[in-house]
Amino acid sequence: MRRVEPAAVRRAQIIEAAKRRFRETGFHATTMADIAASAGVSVGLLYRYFPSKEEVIREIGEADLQAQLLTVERALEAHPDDRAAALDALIAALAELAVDRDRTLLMLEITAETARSPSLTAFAFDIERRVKSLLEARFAADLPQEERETRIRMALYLFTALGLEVYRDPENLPVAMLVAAQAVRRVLNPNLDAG
Amino acid sequence: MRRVEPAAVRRAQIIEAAKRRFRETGFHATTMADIAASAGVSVGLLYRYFPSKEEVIREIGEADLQAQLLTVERALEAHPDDRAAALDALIAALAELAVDRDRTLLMLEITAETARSPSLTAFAFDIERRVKSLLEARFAADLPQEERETRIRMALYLFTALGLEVYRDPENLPVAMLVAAQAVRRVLNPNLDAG
Amino acid sequence: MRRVEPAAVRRAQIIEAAKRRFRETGFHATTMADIAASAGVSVGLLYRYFPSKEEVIREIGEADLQAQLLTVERALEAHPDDRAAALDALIAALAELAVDRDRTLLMLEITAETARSPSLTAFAFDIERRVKSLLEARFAADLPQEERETRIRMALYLFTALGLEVYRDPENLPVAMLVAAQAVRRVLNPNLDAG
Amino acid sequence: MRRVEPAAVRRAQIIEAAKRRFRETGFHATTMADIAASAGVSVGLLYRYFPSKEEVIREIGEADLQAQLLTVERALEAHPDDRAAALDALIAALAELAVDRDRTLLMLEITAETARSPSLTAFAFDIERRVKSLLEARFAADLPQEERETRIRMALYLFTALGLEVYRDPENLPVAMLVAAQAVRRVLNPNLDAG
DNA sequence: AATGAATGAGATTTCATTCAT
DNA sequence: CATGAATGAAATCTCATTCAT
Repeated sequence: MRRVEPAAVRRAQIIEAAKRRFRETGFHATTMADIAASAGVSVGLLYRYFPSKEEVIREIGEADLQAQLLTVERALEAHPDDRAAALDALIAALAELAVDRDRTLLMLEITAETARSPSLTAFAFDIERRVKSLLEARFAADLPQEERETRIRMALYLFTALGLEVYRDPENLPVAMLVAAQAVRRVLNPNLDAG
Repeated sequence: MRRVEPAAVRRAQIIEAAKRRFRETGFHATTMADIAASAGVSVGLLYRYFPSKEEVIREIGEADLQAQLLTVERALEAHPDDRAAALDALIAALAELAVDRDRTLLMLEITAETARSPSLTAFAFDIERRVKSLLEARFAADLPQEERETRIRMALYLFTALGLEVYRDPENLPVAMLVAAQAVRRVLNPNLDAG
Repeated sequence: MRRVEPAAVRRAQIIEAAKRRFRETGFHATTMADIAASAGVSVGLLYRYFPSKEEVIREIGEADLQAQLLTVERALEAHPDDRAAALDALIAALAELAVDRDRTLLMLEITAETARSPSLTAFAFDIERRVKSLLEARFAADLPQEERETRIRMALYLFTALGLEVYRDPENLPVAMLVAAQAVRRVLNPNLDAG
Repeated sequence: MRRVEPAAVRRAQIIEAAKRRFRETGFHATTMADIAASAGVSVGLLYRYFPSKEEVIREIGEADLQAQLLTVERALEAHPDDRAAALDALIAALAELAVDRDRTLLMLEITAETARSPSLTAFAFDIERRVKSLLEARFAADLPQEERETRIRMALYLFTALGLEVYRDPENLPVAMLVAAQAVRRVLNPNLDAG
C-alpha cells in the first residue's frame, strides 16, 4: 500500500537524502539513482521535484546559506540589549555551524560549484551582504566606516577557517574552537583591542 | 618534425594542462581528452605518464602541498637571525599563495577530493605537520607548550581563510590582506599581544 | 465547480488537444502529459478515454481519413445531376483539405506512423477504395475499366502533391492550386483530353 | 583483431545502418543503440562521428536532397542537344527515385522532421531552388515567365505524389508510373498541350 | 614512444502507464 | 468519475580506459 506524502515532506526527504549522499560521495560522484535509493523513492519521482541534478545542488547550497543567515539573526535577537551576551551567543552559534564537518564538506563542494553556477554565486553574495549588515549594525556601529567592514569580515572568515581546520583534523576541535573564539572576541570587542 | 621532449618536461606539460582545465571546469567535468588536447599530446600518451585520472589529481594535490612547505622553508631560511624579518617574509609568502585565486580554486577541489582519497589525506597531514614544526621552532619556542600549537594553528588557518575570502570576492583583496597580516602578526608575536 | 461534460465532448476535447500538440511537436515528441494539460484534464482521465497513446494516434488518423471520404461524398451529392458542377465542387473541396497545412503535417506523421500500425493501414486502404469507387462511378463510368482507375488515381494524387507543395512552401499556394485544378480537370474531363 | 576503417568508410557504414533502421522503425522509434548494433560498432563510436541523433537525421536528409539534385543534373547532361531525349531521361530518373519505397518512407520522415529543423528546411529550399532552375532553363525557357514556374512546379510534385502513391500501394507501381509519366510529359512539353 | 579509434559501463533524463485515494 | 503522485524501463549521451597500429 503506497503511502502518499505531502509534497513538502517529499521534497525534504529527497533533499536530506541528497545531502547525505553528497557528503559521503561528493557532488559529482553521487548519482541521481543513489539519491533516489537513499530517499526511498524512484528516480522518476526525483524529477517531479527537481528539474535536474544541478537544481538539487543549488537548492541545498541556498538552504545552507539561508541557515547561516538565520543562525546569526537568532543569536543577535536573543540578546537585544546586552552586547557582550550577543557576542557570546553569536560565537557559540557560528562555531556550532563551523564544527559540523558534514556541513563544511558540503560548503566546500558548494564553493567549488559556485565558481560555475552564476545564480548560486549571486545568492551567496546577497546572503553574505545581509549577514555583514547585521553584524556591523550590532558590533561595529561605533567604529569608523572603514574599520567596521574590516573587523566584521575578519570575524566571519575566522569561522570559515575554523570550519576548515576542524574538517581537516577533527581531533583538534577543542583547541581550534578556543583559538577562534578568542580571536573573534578580540576583533569584535573594541575595548580589548587597540591595534 | 616534433621534438621529442624529455619525460620530465612532458609530465610538467601535462600537469600544467590538467591544472588549467581543472580550474576552469573542475575535476569531474574535466575529461582526460580535454587534458590531452590542452597539453598537446594524445590520450594514449597521457596514460603513459599517469596510470589514471585519479593519479593526475593526486599528483597535483601533492605538488601544491609541497609548494606550501617549500614556501615556508624559504621564507624562514632567508632571515635566519632576524625573527621580525622572518615573520614579515612568512606573511608575505603565505599571503601570496593565498591570494592566488587559481590556487584556491584548485585547493577547494582538492580538499573536497581529499575526503575520498586516503593517500592524499595522509600526505596532507604529513606536510601540515612539518610546516607546523618549522613554525613552532621559529616563532613559538619560548611559549608554553600548550599555547604553541594553538597559535601556530591559528596563524595557518588565517591564511586558508584569506584564500577563501579573496576567492569569493577578489575586490576585497587589499582589505582582506591587511586584516590577515595584522591578525597573524598578533598571533605569532607575543610581544604585541597582551590579551 | 466544474461542469461534467458528456463523454463524447470529452473525447472531442482530448482529440483536439492531441491534434494541436501533434502538429506543433510531432507524434513522438508529444507526451501524454502535454495532451492532458492541453485538453485541461488529468493524465488519469486521458486513460479512461484512450487505452494508450497509440490509440489516440490511430483515432486521429482514422478521423482524418473519414473526413476525406465525407468531403468527397458531400461534394458529389451536392450536384447529383450536373457533372461539371460536381467536378468543380470536388476540386474545391479536396483543394481546401490539401491547402490546410496543419492537416498535411498531421497526414505526414500519420503516413509515417501507418508503416508501423497495421490496423491503421487497413483502415486507410478501405477508405481509399471507397473514395475511388465514388469517383469512378461519377466521373469515369464511361471509360474503359483500366483507364478509369488510372485517371481517378491520378486525380487523387494530384491533391496529395498539392498538399505537400503548399506545406513546403505556403507562399506558392495560389499558383499551386491553379496548376492542380487545371491538371485534375483535364484528367477527369474526357472532353478536354485526347491522351 | 580490430580492423581500423578509414573515417569516411566508418561514417558511411553508420549512415547506411541508420537509414536501414530508420526505414524499418522510423526516426523516433530507432535508438542509437539500434543503429550502433546495425552498423556493428559501439554506441560510443557513433558519437565520435555524429554529435547527436539529430545530426544523423539531418545528414541523411541532406544526402537525399543532394542525390535528387544530382539525379536531375545527370539526366539533363546526358542529352545536351536533344530536348525530347532529355525529358525521357529526366522522367525515368525521377521516377526511379520516386518508386523507391525505402526512399519515400525516409522522405516522409524527413519532411515531417523538417518542420522542426530549421537548418534542414533551409537546405531543402536551396536544393529545390536549384532543381527548378535547371528544369526551367531546359524545358521552359520558351514559355512565358509566369507559366514557367507553374509548369516546373507541377512536374516536380507529380513525382512526389508518385512516390506517395507507390509507397501506399506498391502493387500499383506500373499504372502509377504510366500516369505520372504521361502527366509530366504533357506539362513539360508545350507542343503536346494546347490547354 | 606515440596515436586516436574503439569500447562499454554508467550517468542523466524522459515518459507511458498505473493505481491509491 | 477524477486526480496526479509514483514507477521503472529505456533513451541519449559521456568518458575513463584500452590497444592495434
